[in-house]
Amino acid sequence: MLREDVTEAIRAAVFEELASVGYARMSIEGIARRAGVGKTAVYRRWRSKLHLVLDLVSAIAVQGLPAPDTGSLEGDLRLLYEVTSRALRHPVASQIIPDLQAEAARNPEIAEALQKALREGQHGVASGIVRAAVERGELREGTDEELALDLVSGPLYWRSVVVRAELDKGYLARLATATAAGLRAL
Amino acid sequence: MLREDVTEAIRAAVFEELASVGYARMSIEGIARRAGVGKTAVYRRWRSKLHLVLDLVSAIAVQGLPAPDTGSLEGDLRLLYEVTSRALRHPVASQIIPDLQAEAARNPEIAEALQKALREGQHGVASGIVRAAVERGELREGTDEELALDLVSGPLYWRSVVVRAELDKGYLARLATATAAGLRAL
DNA sequence: TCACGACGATACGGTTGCGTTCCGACGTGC
DNA sequence: GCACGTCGGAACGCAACCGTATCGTCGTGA
Repeated sequence: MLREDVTEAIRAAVFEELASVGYARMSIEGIARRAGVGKTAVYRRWRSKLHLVLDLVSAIAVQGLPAPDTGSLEGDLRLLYEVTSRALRHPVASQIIPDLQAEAARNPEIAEALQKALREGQHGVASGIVRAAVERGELREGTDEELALDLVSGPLYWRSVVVRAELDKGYLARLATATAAGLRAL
Repeated sequence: MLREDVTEAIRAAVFEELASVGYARMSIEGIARRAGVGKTAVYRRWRSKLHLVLDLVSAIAVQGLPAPDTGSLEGDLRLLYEVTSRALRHPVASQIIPDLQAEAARNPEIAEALQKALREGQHGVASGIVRAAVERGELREGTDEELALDLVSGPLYWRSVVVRAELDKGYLARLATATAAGLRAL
């Protein structure tokens, strides 16, 4: 029987390695070293670096996010942005996400795992918000959902991850207002 | 005197290596191999992989983009999106950009170079569009420019680079319409 | 014509990680 | 109290690069 505490130490080490050196530079030896564990323990659980990471990403994907339901489009967006921006503020997340995202451009398996996580996370929640707004009559019946999701998720990602500028007080509220206005124009 | 054709071959090889294996995995040996050149030729020009990449990124940053001026906010956005999406469609760009972006989270020098390229590229153009719209009276006087830039650039980046979904006919036009509406709400 | 310098090629010792194998120690279940 | 399987640690041969040095070749400018 594999020891669970060892497994957990390895998982934690992978996250740390992923954040500090990235997927490409990450090595099994480095993971074992950081976890205070023999290489054997790692190989006994996962066949390779790829399997290890895919496993972790899938595990996260399963979690899913809570769906906001404030009764208004703008309120829902505001809540979604609060949660998302808090998650993206964690250094671990903000380092790992773009790293894996870049890696996905080269590795179809990672791409698929990330897509799944995205679909069950951000994408799913945003989709729920938009549909609720349509049912409520806040958005038109024929609203282009794909475009709507891009309008909802794009700006915050751009600012947090690409531009990496800080979000001053009130930014999220104004973003929610502007986004809701854009959605109503669809 | 360093031979210019050799220099150019190295530059091209770097782009290809960057696209196919990424910054982290890229090696001087690999670059020289791909360029059909001795390692000596590379080291004679650049001290390291980092200097090489910084040099290339700066070179791109200098170029700058042409500023659209169609006379209307929506028209300008439309044109900007056409140009941007065409650029992002190139596999080389769509592989290299997220890769360097991820690397920037770890390396301040790369981050700075990318920020500069961003400022003189996408950011600058978008900024010009927004300001022109304000002068024209299409947008309010006190428009929050930072937020405006996120609204302009975020959605297309999200869709092209993160979600990696294709842009069907008419998408860019609808995106421009929705974005203009969002901006007017600021 | 001659000297200089960049060229590609090759080799150097050193480092790192690969994936595997063997070890003795420990702990748990029977 | 015994057997089994996991544990960390160490070593294996192999491969890739590092950055440097040293070749003989070739093209160009003085």
